[in-house]
Amino acid sequence: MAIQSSQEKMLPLSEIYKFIMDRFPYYRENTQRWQNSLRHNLSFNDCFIKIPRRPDQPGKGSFWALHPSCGDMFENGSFLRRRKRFKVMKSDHLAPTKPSDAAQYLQQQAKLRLSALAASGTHLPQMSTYNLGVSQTSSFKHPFAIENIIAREYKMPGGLAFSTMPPMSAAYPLHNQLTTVGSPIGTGWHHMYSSSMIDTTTPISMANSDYSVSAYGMPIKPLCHGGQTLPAIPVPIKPTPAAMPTLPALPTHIPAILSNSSPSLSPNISPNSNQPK
DNA sequence: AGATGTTTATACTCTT
DNA sequence: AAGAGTATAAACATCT
Repeated sequence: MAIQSSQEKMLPLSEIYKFIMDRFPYYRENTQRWQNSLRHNLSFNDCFIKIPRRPDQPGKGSFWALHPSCGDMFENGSFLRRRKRFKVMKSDHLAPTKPSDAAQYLQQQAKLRLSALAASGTHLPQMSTYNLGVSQTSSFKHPFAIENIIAREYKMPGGLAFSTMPPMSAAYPLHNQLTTVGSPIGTGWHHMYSSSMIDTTTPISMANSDYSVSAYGMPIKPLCHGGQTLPAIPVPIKPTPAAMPTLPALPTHIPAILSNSSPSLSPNISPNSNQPK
């Protein structure tokens, strides 16, 4: 999410930290734990590539970006769980496969984007997939799409609000406001941020005209969204085909953590206690 | 020194 | 049940 929301589609580690903490109050605590986890994931997963800083980009650490070929990794716009592990394949010829190639490629593309920006004197529209919800043909966003999830101040249906977020694997705040988000223009993340979220340190452009061009400068399938041009209709991780064109039903399997009895939802969890998952 | 990056390990959830 | 995916911890190396 953080990487895709950035203009150059790559971010240094510190910016990724910042992005997460800005948007998810839960992650303002226990930073050592999840930041270690984040670093682990960036290193371990092939879908993340490291881009060395150029000499004119001083600073600590490298930039992190998404591998150009990771486009099919997530199902229909949901960032909650990957459909499959992204693994760099030799046969994948649609985009650079070696991390070094991909990194170089991204650097070039980032340069191009910035050049275009400078030349036009205008904002290059963000094409980030997750952050807009704008270039959508439908105003509906599935309640379990990440943008909906974080846009609700973590309010539970029964009025139970929690200012924290359960661990990454369990971030499923339940809500029932299916009609309040995601109107096509001027809403999406921007709307949600300005109305619901706490920090808006990184206002996200809602422009959508750049959508047909990928971050890598080619009109290929957008990153990480299963080949769709954004979650036109975000669906559950496990979509029910019949329900897709219309209002999808809630997932048949509501994670157990949604039940009020689950300790995972309690904001009073001791930060240091090892909660059973 | 502290931040960043890599690797290994373990335990858990989810999908097939 | 097995395998994949995820979260976390920890040790260690490298870089700024």
